[in-house]
Amino acid sequence: MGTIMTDPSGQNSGESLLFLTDDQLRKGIEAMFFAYRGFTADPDRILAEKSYGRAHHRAIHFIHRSPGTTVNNLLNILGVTKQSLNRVLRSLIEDGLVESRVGQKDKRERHLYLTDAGEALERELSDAQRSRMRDAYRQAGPDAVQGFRQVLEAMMDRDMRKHFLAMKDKST
Amino acid sequence: MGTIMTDPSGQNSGESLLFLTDDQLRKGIEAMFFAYRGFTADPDRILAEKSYGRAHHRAIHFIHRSPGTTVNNLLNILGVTKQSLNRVLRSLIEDGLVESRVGQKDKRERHLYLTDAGEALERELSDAQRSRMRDAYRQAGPDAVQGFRQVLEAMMDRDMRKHFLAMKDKST
DNA sequence: CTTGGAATGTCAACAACACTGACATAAACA
DNA sequence: TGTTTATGTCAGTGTTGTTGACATTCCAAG
Repeated sequence: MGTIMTDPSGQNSGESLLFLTDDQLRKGIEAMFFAYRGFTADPDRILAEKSYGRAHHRAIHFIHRSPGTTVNNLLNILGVTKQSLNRVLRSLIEDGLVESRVGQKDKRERHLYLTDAGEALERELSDAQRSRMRDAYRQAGPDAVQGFRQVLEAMMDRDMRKHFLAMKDKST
Repeated sequence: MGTIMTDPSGQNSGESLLFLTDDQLRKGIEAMFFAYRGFTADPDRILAEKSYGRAHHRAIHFIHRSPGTTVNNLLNILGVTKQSLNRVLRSLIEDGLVESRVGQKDKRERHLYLTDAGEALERELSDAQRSRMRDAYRQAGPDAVQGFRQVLEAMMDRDMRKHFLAMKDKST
């Protein structure tokens, strides 16, 4: 199951679909696995020093990206339960990295903001992560980067792609 | 140190380095985050039914890829502690998905193999994961796939890239 | 042959992060 | 007024990771 070979004459139906062989796909799968480890390695080291984890990083990242976002919105983006997110947010608020303000229009909502300390940690984390991404982009070049983004976008679930594309996008 | 600037005429090196702006890098970071969720979503659903987790999937995947691999080799690839891996392996062995054979040359080593049941689960998991990967590859096209792989490879840690490239590579 | 170290396995304790289920509160809405 | 929505919290559970300690087996060097 899963071979794309449809041309019994060999020669792979004239046009090259070699990039869709099971072997190529397996390489792609392992590339995702190993690359994701690299992708998280630098922030993980910083977070470990401060006894935070990836969940804190994700919350900080998306609050930074969308200041004033609500808890519910964050839940949708992160795809975890409110109990799980709440544990993380509570510690970030207690530590003075995140501020939670009651909504003006709808007083049930809590709007989340990074404090100065929160912004500082965000910068430290994203500097590390961007640095690795920048090096990878430089090595691969602009055309490769475009392909990288295309494949990743096609790999997302529909809802996640929606969140991804909904980002404020100052360039591109 | 790593600049791709080749055009001394200035002008942002003539060629556009726009793909290295912080905004572009942030997009790449979020693309990795959202795409990885999609990447693991299908196997996760299958694993949840069988009350296994991603750690089991990873072990099964790499034992399938390299039948007869030793525990120590697996530890290096997976980057976890032996205690953590051992817990996973023990359950897989108990459930009859993995077989552990004492080494012939060196009897301290355990060589790991998937049983028929193990191979069956591996196929179920990797079919699901390959299917998503294949769709993404098809949508993006061969050139994009090449860029995708280039960027991912550049993103890995040195050791991980070593493991990645050490794979038996039947095509490309 | 003895000993040191490597490879492996196991026990215990712990922490991060996810889950479910249940319940509480306040505010918006119909 | 009654229902739904947004949020928070408590309790319990499971997976996956960690450290530290200790035992076993066995290769290899002295």
